[in-house]
Amino acid sequence: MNKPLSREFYARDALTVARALLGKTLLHGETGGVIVETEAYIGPGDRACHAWGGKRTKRTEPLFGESGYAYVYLIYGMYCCLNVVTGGADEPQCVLIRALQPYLGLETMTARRGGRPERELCRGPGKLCQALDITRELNARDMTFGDFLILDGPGVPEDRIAVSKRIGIDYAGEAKDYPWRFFLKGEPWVSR
DNA sequence: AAAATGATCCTT
DNA sequence: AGGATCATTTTC
Repeated sequence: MNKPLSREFYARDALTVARALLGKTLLHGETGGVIVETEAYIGPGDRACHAWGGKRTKRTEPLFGESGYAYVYLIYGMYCCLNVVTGGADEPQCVLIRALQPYLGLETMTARRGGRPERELCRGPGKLCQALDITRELNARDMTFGDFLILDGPGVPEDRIAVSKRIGIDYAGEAKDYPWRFFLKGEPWVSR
């Protein structure tokens, strides 16, 4: 039960994995938390996905590899976002980790986040990367073993999962309204 | 070579 | 509501 999630877990479509990741524990070194919010980016047909239209560049390269690897990129010149690659090789899709319930290494994470209150430590994709010290050095890293991974755990009952549009993708035309964001109902740790 | 663009966060 | 800040991508 307390093992890293396997390659097989990730080798499914992004929508399935996005739901299944809720309630699992993301770890990096001595810090970590329980995943409470995710978004699916399902591949070439998804206008909000970095691999929209099959766009394959140096940055998006990890998306085209095997599942279970990290895709970490810099956004707005200041913050990192963490995704896990899903699906099969040459199926460029992924799940964005958007929020955690802080759990392990609270003092360390608080320090990295400038002394902000616990509720604000991991409440957003850029914040959680800051709290867990997830940088581009971890891009393309295999997350099925080592000190940067997601632990298995009991699933979350269907009725605790809420669904909404994805956030911050107004440029994506019709895709901006697709209900591909998943989060745990009533959790204070979920982003705005 | 230069310009545009962000899957964000923080402060007014 | 606006500014920070810069790697990556696109355009000239």
